[in-house]
Parts: sequence; structure tokens; C-alpha cells
Amino acid sequence: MEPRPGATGESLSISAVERETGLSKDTLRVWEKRYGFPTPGRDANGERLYSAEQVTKLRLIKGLVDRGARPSKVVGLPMQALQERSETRSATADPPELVELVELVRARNLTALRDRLERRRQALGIARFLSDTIAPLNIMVGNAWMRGEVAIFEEHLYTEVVQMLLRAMAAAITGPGEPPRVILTTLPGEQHLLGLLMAQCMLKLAGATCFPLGPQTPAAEIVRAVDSQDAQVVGLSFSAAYPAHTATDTLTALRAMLPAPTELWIGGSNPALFRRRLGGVLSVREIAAVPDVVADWRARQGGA
Amino acid sequence: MEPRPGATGESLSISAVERETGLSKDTLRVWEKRYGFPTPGRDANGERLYSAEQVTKLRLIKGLVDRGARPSKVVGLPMQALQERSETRSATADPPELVELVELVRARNLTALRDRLERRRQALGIARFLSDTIAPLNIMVGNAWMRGEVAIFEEHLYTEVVQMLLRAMAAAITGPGEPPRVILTTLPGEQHLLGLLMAQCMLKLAGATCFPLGPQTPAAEIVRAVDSQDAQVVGLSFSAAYPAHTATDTLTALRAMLPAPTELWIGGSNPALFRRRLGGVLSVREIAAVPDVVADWRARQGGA
DNA sequence: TGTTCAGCTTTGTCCTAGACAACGTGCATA
DNA sequence: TATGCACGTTGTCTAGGACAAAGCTGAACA
Repeated sequence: MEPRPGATGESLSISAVERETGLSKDTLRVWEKRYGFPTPGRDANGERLYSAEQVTKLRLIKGLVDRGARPSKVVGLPMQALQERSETRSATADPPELVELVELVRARNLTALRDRLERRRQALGIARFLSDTIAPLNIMVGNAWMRGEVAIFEEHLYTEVVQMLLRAMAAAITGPGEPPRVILTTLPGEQHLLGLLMAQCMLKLAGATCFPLGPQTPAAEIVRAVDSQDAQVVGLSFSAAYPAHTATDTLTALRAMLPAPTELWIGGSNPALFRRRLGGVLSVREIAAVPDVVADWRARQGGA
Repeated sequence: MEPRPGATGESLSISAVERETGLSKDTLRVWEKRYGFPTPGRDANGERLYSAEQVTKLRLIKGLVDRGARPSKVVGLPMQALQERSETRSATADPPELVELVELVRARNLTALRDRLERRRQALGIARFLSDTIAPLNIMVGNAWMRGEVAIFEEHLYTEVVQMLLRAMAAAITGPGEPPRVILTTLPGEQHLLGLLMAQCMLKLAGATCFPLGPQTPAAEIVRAVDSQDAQVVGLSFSAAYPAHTATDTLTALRAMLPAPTELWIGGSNPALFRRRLGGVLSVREIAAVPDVVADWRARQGGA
């Protein structure tokens, strides 16, 4: 009636692999037919059983495809080639202090990680802490995860530590709550919250009023929220894993549904957001740019 | 290449409906064939287009099925009958003070909601606040959402407010961090965190040491986390929407993968968890029972 | 030399239809 | 009152085919 076992020992069913990798069942089957990979075994009923290695490899491939690689070029590649291609992308000389922090994640030393982050926050101030430490660190941890250097649960521990820190920071920034009033959320399917929390901190620092909706709000509901909260801006975040196409489609739909004066600001690590511009959507490439964006908005409102 | 538009105006594609309702594409198609509902229109390419009303109705049906109704008995029912059946379930005389809080959610009065909750927390103390206010309130808001009385974005606002409160509470409970050491997370597919945060507060109150992994950790990764953190207990939470079958399957698999002395504690609003007992899994029916469960564990360890 | 457009290839998702195992239910037996 | 068996129910899996949208390629043009 409900799902099959899903996972028996080391072998995963197609549903489990869909959950683990984010690749749909259809895609998994069609890759198998077209590219000859993955090559799952079969159980007694002829149903696919994927090995743990194949799942790891699929995750690497997904990472490359998310960054713009074409499946036909990467889906047949051996493990080694995949790892090399993953690494070259992040080889822009990571600063050693941040590499140390990633090492703490790998060592699962949460208390040390928390302390170090806390100290950096106090030393740098919130804005620079976010742009110079958290933002690059997120990318580095994400890359390390794709390369298999950081386990899923280690990435979860990291996310949880940072999330606690950011939420505490956001709560600590108080003020009269001036315009703009900003709805913050992600679209359905996008679960990553860190970008949104960073944006919330920066926006509150700039004096804006935030209405965080948490992750995964359908477009129609965002419109209702804007209406009910009298919001002037909708802020959305897109991680690298979010399908580029869904993003642009839903964004244009949302843009059409929103009243014209309501602005749509987007950010995140998704490369597709910056490939092509969308009308009526402002993409904020760097978290550090948030104060300028808010200042621009205020100037525009003052002038109008 | 990537997903189709998904949503055009008021009509949703089958993928969008899958995301919105949690019913798989396969299930949606097979219900249509077997029960004659839903009856989506078709676009120029012959692809299904679901109306907003059908999606609402599907959500109601999903709610009933999640609570144990059989699809053949409820997929076909008219809207009115569905609403009646949904309501009878929650008709156990909701306390008026809590009904008022739900009204605040519907009125989107976040500041009032936050203040009221904060005051109740101070009046009742953390433990009774969680068991007598937050736990029933979650259920009431969930029911109101299923009945369509509370919009999705209102439910998001509520969740966000409570989450902030619970995280702040959890952070404020400090102590030496005694045993047991508990890994807290949900299985892949389960996104709801409130239950977990409540558990975290209660566990910390009881002096336990918590390692929250956030939502959606694969079973194999939970095992690695237990190993690396020397945890004695794994705590998992299951919302009503989580497919019963996946839950029991993954739980038995996880139980088999964990070392025997590591305990597995589960909680949440999922009725399936209490229908049948699983060997080596302890289901904590009430959030208020957490201190007893911890005390029992300590007695067992002391005796051994 | 740079740009634009048409045509080709790639790619993810959707379609249909059938099969089956696991579950719940109800009935007959011990 | 239990236990076991048969039956109907139900969600997921299988397969192969189709198609639109996006990327890529190269020719024609300014």
C-alpha cells in the first residue's frame, strides 16, 4: 500500500535513491537506458536495487549537472574523473582559517566550531561575519559534501549550529521596524534555509521589517501573505540544488501574480539565477549587497 | 529539460500537485482511474491540469487517509462530507484559550500571538507550556489547515513563530549535559521540526545532552552520527502526514543497523506509530512523558 | 569580427497499461 | 475468545513511447 521497504542493508530502492539524491525516478530510469549508468541490481521481483557507491556517484553527478554540466558528458565518467571535476570548481584558494572550520565539521567538534564562529562574529561584526565567513563556509561545506569528504550527518550538524547562531543573531537585532516590509521564504522543493536566515539578519540590520515564512511556500500563498502583511518586497533564496527551470518558471508566474509595486528580490548559490535576467526580478548576488539594495529601494520610494 | 511550468494561473501540473499534497504522481493517476477522482482537465499536450479546488479536496482526503481512512471510502466523497469527517475527529472540545490563539493565526496577528505564547510560557513553566499549549495548538492548527480554515502561509507564520520561541527556549536551558546523549532528527521526507524542538526542550530540561541534526537524515547517516557522538539514544519525530509504511520500514531497518544498547525513541502525531508496536523501539505518546522516559533509562543504566 | 536565427540534439517529464506484494477485512475453524 | 486463511484493496514498480523546452552548432547576415 505504502512505499516498499526502501532500504535493505546496503541496497536502496528507486524511491530511496530519489529521496537521497533528488533525482526523480523517471530520470534515474532514463539515465540507465540512455547512458548505461547507474546499473542497479534487481531483487526477486525485478525491481531496481542501487548500491551505496552508485548513490554516492549519483550525488557527485547531480552536483556537476546542477552547476551546468551536461548529463551526457558526465553520467558515464568514472569516479576519479568526477571527483577531479568537482574539485576544480572550488579551487579558488580557500582561505586557511575557513579550511580549519571545515576541518572542525569533519572532526564533528561542535563546541569548538560554535566557539570559533562566535568569536569571529564578535571580531568581524555581523555584516562582515556573514559575507566573509558564513557565506564562503556554506559553499565550502557544500563542496566537501559533494566530494564525499563530509558526511551527510556532519553537514546536518554544521547546518544546525549555524542556524542556531543566525536565528539568535536575527532575534537580537531589534529596532523600530521601518520599511520595507519583506516576506522571506523559499519556493516548494527548496529546503535550504541558511541563505534566508542570512538575508533576514542583513535586512534587519538595514532596518527593514521581516516576515519569515520558513521554507516551501507555494507562489499563490506568497501572494496572499504579501497582501495580508502589506509587504513591499518578497525575498526568495535558491540553493545550488534547486532545478533552474522550476525556479525561472515559478518566478515569472509569481511576478505576474504580484502587484506591480511589490518587488521580488532573489539570492542564493544557484548559478541559474544569474545566467539570465528576469524582468521585474532583482537578483542580489552577494549577501554584502543587501544594505545597498535596501538603500536603493528607499531612494526609489522617496523619489516617487 | 527540467520541470514543466508547474503552475499556470489557477491550474497545477501533476508535479505541482505532488509537491502540494504529498500524493505521488502514481497515486494521483491510479486514484483517477480507480475512483474517478480527481478529474483533471488536460492541456494541449494531453497533460493533466488540476484545479485549485481539486487540490484542496485532495488535501482533505490525504488528511483522512493519513488518519486511517481507506481511500475507497473517502476518495469520491463530496466536499461537505469530507469537511464533516475532518471536523468530527478534532471535536474533542478544544479549550477556548487555545481556540483564541488559532484565531490570532487566522488574523495573522504575529505580535499578539508571540506575546500570548510568551506569557503562557512564563505562567505555566516550560514543561506544561509544551504539553498543554504547544502540543494541542499544533494539532488544532493542523486540523484548521486541513479544513481550509487556515491558509498555508498562515500555518507557515505560526510554525515560524513557535520555532523561534522553542529554539530560544532550548538555547536558554543550560546545564552540565548529563547522559543520555541523544541524537535528534527526522527521516528523509519528514520536514516537520516542531515535535523535535519540543522534544529537545524536554530532554534538556531532564538534563540530557542533545545533538540535533535537523530534518531528513538518512538511516545510514543516523548510525554514523550515533557512532561518532557516542550517543545512547536516537530520537525521531513523525508528523501525521508521514507515510506509515515508510516509517515502520525504515525504523526496523534502522533498529537492525544500530548497536543493540542504543535505544530508539519515537514521537509525533503520526497515528501509525501507535497502532502496532515495533520491537526495540519506544514510542513516547505524550511530550509530557519525556522526563519519565529519561528517568527510566537512567534507572535501567544504573541497575545494569 | 560579432550577432542572429534556424535546425539539430539533448534531456526531463509525462503518458498508458499491466503486474504484484503487503496490508486490512471478514469469515470460518479450533 | 483466538488463530488462520482467502479475498479485496492499494501504492508502487515495471516498460516503452512521446514530446516540448533548452542547449548547442553552424550558416547567413550586418
